[in-house]
Amino acid sequence: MSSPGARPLIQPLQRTTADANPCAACKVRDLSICGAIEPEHLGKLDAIVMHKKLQAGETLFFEGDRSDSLYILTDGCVRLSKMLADGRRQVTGFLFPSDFLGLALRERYAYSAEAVDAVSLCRYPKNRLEALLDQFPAMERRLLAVASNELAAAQDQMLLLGRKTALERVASFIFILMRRMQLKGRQDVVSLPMTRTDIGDYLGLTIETVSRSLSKLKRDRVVRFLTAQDLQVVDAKRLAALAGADDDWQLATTI
Amino acid sequence: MSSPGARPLIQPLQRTTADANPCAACKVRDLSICGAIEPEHLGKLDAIVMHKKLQAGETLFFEGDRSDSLYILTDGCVRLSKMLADGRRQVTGFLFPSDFLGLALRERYAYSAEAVDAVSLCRYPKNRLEALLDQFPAMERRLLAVASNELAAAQDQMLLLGRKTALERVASFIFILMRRMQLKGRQDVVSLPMTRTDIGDYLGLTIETVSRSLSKLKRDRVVRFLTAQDLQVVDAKRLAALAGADDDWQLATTI
DNA sequence: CTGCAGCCTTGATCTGCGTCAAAATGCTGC
DNA sequence: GCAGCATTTTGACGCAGATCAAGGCTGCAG
Repeated sequence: MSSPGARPLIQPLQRTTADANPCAACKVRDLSICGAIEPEHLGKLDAIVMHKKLQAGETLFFEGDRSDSLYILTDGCVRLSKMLADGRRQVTGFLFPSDFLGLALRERYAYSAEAVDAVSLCRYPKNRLEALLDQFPAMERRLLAVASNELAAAQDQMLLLGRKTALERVASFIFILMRRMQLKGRQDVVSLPMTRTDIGDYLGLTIETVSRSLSKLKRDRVVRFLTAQDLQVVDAKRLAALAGADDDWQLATTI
Repeated sequence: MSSPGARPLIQPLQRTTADANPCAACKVRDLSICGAIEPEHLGKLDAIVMHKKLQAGETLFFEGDRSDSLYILTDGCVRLSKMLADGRRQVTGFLFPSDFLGLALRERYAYSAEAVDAVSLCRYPKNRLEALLDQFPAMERRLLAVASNELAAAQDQMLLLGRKTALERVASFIFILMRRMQLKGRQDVVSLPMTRTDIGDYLGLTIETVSRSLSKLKRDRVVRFLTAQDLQVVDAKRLAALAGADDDWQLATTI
């Protein structure tokens, strides 16, 4: 289903004049947990960070690997997934820039992480980051807030998987992506960097059902396809209704 | 589907000689986040705790209620659930003694919490507990660990809801309960205090399908019913295989 | 340009689980 | 004990979505 790909090597941080203090210049800092650290202390983060790049399809880590690192995604899209012994796969989430990854303060990763497209990450050794957490309680509090939000999102996903119809699931998926894009400025254009197989494995459907549902949304003029990977939401209200979204979904949400 | 029930009043802590320092005597303390506080500081927890009891069917809080409290379950079983506008319900979890509840450091609860049977809880006002977290970083670290475990459990549940068959879902459910009971001594007897409707809404199935799957497990001599609510696991190995559990499921897990 | 290889879409058919219905079982109060 | 009610189990049938099977589209190599 998914190609394992070679395990890439860590690329050590390249220190040049352009990025002598890269964290300070980072475009996702305010959105992510690093935002909890005051600018004058960012050097301590820089000191332990390593940068890593993956090509589409490459694996960051496998389910069951010993978890020794935490990551922040700075560019691209990452797919998290779990597998059953016979190959059935569940994608448990898609990550986008500013998302946090590896928040298992556990022994091993509970899921695999793979690059959907070209991906850049900041990598922090777990033990050294934990030492920083002791120094910066605000960062730990932020981490708890992130975990809390992820837990709420996981519960939404359970509702989707347990009780929504195929059309509602696909509508919910587009709706969630739309809201994420809105947070970053884009109004109504949603890009789907992942394949239909990925979407199906995320929504508990087959690719055929995903495709048919997308076609129905297109026929009903809820969305419009620009390319197979990019679509425009034409009728956001109807999309929200299909997704079973709360009434106050228009209110901006923050991390 | 579920009866809302009257919102019970908070019962103020009764200070008697028998429980002058109840937290110290609490039977779930070691299992829960309170275990992170040294005995000599337990008084500070006692100072802000309120005890609460609910009868079967009563509601602790509703999805969307302003979240001003955190709870630790000391006795009984609590059901967490989310609803769609038309009444479809997803049970997102069942809680048992020592479980933590309300770990939304968010504005509002993302789910409703109802008593499955007679329930006792410790209630902590959110702002006062947060003040304690500042004093006891170990407690905050423990909270993060709890959140991390819940996140992993949520991902397991996504795999179940998205990719497992009805029989596998029911087997997984019994298997998970069995492991929880094992942590507390019981070997192979599992009690199901919740109704078939609750189980169905947890597993994304109807009560009829739950019942049929249980009957099949019984026919195949995987489990044996003592009463409709209590069953004995006869063939744990086959149960684990059906549940799609990892090979190392026999290893004890701790909080 | 042409040919090939991956995806994606669409159609036809099948099936696991939902729905509808009714009987069995258990629980409570008398 | 027995009546009355709620819950669970079992059976018959239907349907949403899976499976099986063609095409169609897009991008890349030559």
